[in-house]
Amino acid sequence: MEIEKQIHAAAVAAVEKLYGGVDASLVQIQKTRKEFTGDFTLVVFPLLKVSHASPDVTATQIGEYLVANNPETGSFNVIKGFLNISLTAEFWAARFAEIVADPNFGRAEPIGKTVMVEYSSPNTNKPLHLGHIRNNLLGYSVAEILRECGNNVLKANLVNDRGIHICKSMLAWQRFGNGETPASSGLKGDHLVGKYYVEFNNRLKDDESLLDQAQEMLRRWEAHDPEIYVLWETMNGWVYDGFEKTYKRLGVDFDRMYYESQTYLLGKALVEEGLEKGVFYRREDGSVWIDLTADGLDEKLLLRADGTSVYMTQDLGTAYRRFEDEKLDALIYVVGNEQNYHFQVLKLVLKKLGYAWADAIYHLSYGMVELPEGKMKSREGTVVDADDLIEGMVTEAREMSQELGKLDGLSAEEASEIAEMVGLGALKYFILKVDPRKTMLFDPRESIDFNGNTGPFIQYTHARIRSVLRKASGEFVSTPAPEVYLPEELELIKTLSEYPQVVLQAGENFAPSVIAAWVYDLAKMYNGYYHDHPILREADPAVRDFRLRLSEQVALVIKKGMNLLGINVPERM
RNA sequence: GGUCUCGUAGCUCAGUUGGAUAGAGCAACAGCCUUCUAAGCUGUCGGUCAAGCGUUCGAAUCGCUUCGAGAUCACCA
Repeated sequence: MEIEKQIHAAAVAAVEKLYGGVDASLVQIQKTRKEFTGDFTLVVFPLLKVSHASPDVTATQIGEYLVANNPETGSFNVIKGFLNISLTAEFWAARFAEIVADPNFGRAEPIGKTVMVEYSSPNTNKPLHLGHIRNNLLGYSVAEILRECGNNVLKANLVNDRGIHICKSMLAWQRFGNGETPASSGLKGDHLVGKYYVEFNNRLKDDESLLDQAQEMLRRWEAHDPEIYVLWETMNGWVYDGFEKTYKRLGVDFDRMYYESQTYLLGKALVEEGLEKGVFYRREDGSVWIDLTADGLDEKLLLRADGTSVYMTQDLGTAYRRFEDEKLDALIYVVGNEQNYHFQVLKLVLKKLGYAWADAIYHLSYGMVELPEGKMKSREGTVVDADDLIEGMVTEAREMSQELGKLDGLSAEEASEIAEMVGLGALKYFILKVDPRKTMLFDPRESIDFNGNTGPFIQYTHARIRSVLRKASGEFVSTPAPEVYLPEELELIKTLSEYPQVVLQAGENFAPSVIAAWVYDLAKMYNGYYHDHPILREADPAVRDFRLRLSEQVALVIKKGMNLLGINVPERM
């Protein structure tokens, strides 16, 4: 049982004994703030009704009861109606021993639920940019966190590989490409195709008939014209090669790949079902709609007059298919907040069709990444390319490592491995430390920091601990009596013990930022401790061993937490 | 215009279901390496939590109003 609940139960028992029955929710336990002494704090104000005494008297009565009856409670103090409870050093020592003994510390027991996280979902007509990076990092991290929370997790990617925008780059390549390929040009496949998408829009200014030609191409694609199909498969193949490289470098992966070319016809059966149930209606021209005005929304098209489907139709179909096929307990869409309306409608339509699992759909609506001048606009050439950004970060990490002389004596492979870890660590942490729901700002003119509240700071803390551990010879098994633990050491143990709760909280809120903030605090706290106290040079062997073990656990938990963010930590840097 | 989101230090961001004197980092300034990695540590400076009213023992957090920023309201996906 987690510690906070333990204290809560003890406090509830104390209140009941002292004052008679009370609503357990009125007993509020929270972490004691740093500026006061204590581990947990009971807020007594809500209890005054039953205690019929002043805040200080009430707090003192409860404190005295706890010290007398609860063996874990060592001491207490009362300040302005706040009862600060300190647990005994023995308690924390025992807790630390549990953490050390548990190889799966932080991982919750399986809860028997299957959750699908859909993320990334790129278009195959241009390369990935900064916005996609936020999506990919969030999706990957949320999936990892949910897995750590005991869920069975499926990562899914729905590739938007068809449609008029795809035909635009295909047409431009066909007309103006002169047979250029990734091999002939040396361009990464997705960048090559993106180049022709831009080309299309440039040529369109002089020749408006290109748009009709693209439409015609889409019609031929839908009719399975062999010539167009070959072109489509070839160019998409180039894009997939390119994406594959970016995904790999970013460290994201997927358990299920869906392609819109294979799913875009889904959902029509649901439209029929809706018509039968009278939830949808057909207009004179034959198109099918749902009226959501009673719910404060608009009328929404679900099927065109010619019988072809729209975005909503296929999303209804894929959601249905996934819940059926995978027996999902939840489906999480990592999609930008510009699509809030779409997902609101999606859930509502499914609900009106009577599917209970509609409530298990969650739209993880993340904010846009903006530049100082506002949104990224491809027309103005302000789009921050994903591959360029990653390469830039790694290069910077390499240069900084060299300047600091951190790579001396390392092989070229080790050096580039470290640069890769640190560069990507800086980028990933920079993005994930921000609450997913919020719009965030990225200034391309200012490079992402490597000092302070950053990924490299945390990676550095890990590397430094590992360095000390490498120098420690043999096993460190002896342990001093808890009485000699320093306050800083007790603080570190207390903080470590919070980790499982932090993971759960991050999972509940779909917020990697919760973990980022907590790991940063842990690293910062450890750095202060490291600065002030010797470890290897400690004379008392029992104390030395304890400090090594404590450091080892801090490094381990840093590593676990960072891995949940998709960030690797180096042994040296 | 309707719906929704956001507004915290010069800048970028935390602030866990309402709790104590609102916190970090960056930037600026001043210190700390003959000792376990200085990508570190310590200190100084920096705030009308957009504004106002309300709810209550207590509000950055909840409600209403105003101002400001953004998203969306496609037979695009």
